[in-house]
Amino acid sequence: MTTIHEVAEAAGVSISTVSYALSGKRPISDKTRTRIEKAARDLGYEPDAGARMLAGRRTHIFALTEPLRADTHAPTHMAFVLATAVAARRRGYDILLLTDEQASDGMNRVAASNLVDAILVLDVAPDDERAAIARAVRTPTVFIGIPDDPDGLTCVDLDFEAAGHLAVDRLADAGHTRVTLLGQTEVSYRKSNFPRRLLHGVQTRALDHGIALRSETTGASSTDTAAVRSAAESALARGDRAFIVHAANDVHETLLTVLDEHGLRVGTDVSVVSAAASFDTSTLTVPLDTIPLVPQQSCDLAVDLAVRHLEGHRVPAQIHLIPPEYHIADSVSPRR
Amino acid sequence: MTTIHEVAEAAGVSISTVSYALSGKRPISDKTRTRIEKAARDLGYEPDAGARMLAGRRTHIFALTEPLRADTHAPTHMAFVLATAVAARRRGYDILLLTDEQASDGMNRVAASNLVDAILVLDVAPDDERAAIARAVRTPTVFIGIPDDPDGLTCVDLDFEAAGHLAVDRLADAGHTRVTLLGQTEVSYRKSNFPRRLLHGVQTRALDHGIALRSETTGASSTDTAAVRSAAESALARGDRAFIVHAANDVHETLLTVLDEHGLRVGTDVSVVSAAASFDTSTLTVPLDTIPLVPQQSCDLAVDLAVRHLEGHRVPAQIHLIPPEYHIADSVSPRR
DNA sequence: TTGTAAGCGTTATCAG
DNA sequence: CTGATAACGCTTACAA
Repeated sequence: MTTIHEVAEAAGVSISTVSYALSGKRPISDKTRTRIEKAARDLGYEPDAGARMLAGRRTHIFALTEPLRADTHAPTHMAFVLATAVAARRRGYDILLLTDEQASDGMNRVAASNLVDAILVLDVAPDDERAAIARAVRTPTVFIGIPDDPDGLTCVDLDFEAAGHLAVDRLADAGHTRVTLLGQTEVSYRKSNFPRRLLHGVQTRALDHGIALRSETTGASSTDTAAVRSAAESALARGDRAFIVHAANDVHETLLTVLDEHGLRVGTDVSVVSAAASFDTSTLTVPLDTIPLVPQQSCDLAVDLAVRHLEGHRVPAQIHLIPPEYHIADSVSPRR
Repeated sequence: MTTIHEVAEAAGVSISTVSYALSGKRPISDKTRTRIEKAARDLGYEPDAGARMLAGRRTHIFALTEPLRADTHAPTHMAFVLATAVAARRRGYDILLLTDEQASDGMNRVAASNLVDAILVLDVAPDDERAAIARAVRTPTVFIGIPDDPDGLTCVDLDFEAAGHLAVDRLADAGHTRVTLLGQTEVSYRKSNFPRRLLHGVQTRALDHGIALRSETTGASSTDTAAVRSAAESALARGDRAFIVHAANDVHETLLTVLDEHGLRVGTDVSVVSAAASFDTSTLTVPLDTIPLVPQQSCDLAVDLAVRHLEGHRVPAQIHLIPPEYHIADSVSPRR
């Protein structure tokens, strides 16, 4: 194992010079620095993690708590984990995983043992118990998602309410007066927060526009095609020709299938907007207007806030909402 | 921050006594031990991670490398990650995530910096570049999955070949002479190893039994229902009444739908065996005979091997295959 | 059964 | 611009 001493000796300098040269925390003459860097590279030197933690009081590790519940949508979840890992790594941090049981105990443990520099919270529930823990520990914590009581917490999330507004506005512009919202699964509206926020945004804006809104939750299981079909069928039966879809890939496909069966062409006879989808809607049978949920945006911001906090900048304990973007794919019928 | 010194003072003993009492690495009289434990609990003491690493030369962290490719089946993957995390935690280890790009560089980095005690490798590809790295670093490494050249590596996996045998044997016993294997996606057979192993097991055993085997890959996308339908339809058309399914949830459902449409009752008119499914097949429309792939088994064993290695026991660098189990649900027609 | 003390490999604070 | 050197908090021989 190569130590800083060996690098120092090889470069003919003291260990402190090596440390400073490599961390850049104080000016080192160009020629000695390059000499040190060469020695370090040649010897394959990598600072010992434990020693660095102890002396530097910085671990370069972030904890990521994720209570993998049975009802979490795996692909979306994976996208968030990946985005977080990439963002963290880019700033020089590794990700330590804290799952379910450990989510709460784990937070306390890693905080008490100084195992991590900051904690990132994923898959936030309305009554999330991790909120209380975040307030108690002194390890900086950033929520990706928003609990019911975000008081004193630093939170990051897409502005789902604004996303709802955008979707309704667009449909209203196109002259629609009747809209169906094809939402998330039943359980999501209880166990999560964001579906409600989108729903609320849609509702208030529908009211503003005098739009008749009907919102349907998709069945218990995500593979429950029948529930989606019947929701779509009855929407069409009552004359709705505008849909906002806030659901997984397959729900979109099922809706498009039903519309096709009825001989309705998307963008002409009927309008469809996909709201807060975390998958690529351009691969759907019919490309849809989309207000995407980009995990990378939330995760980048969350990591950035954590890093800024660690660098001593003031990070307000408040909700940081990411403004939604509307991507056009001509799936909304022009004003009639 | 509570240190070991404060605990020692509170308990009226020396710090080494505290250390030994808490680690159990040498006998401490009952009354002083309980006194120490109480003090530690009262003060909320948790050993400093960095100090522990440095002094003990053990980090209590395992790295988990997972090259989250676009074609990885998210739910299955999540099950493996969760199972690994739980198994590791139970042995006192945390999981550090190493994703894609970092998979290779990350392995070298965490090994060189002594950030982890061992490395667990997930989602193993046939020509996995992590095999070479595992051989090079001195950090013990366990593969969950098997690369083409497992020489010198410690690997753990379900015995997919034996699973193939079991499935065919059962169908042969029931008197079937024509079998269709509904396999994984096209790409899986190139990017992964296990589908081929199951296929091979099925093929050799079919040959032994004189069974006419037809194997079909399911379409490129996992949502490609059409491909599954047509595969099932043509199997029925050529008279096959026995199916082995090695695929995701929805492929099973599609097959069952097609069989139902043809008025064929599973377990009577037609036989279906699910092989190496990592989801709960009991929630399918029709429960199926299943040879399950239990992530927990592989992950428990992998963690166990890593821990044993760290404890100084000899761990053979070889393939550790987990024998498959056959779960009956009466979806195979009795001998005719 | 318990205490003493020597590291572990960095970082950061002094000097120079 | 560079060098000594004192922490950092714990583990673990070595003593008692």
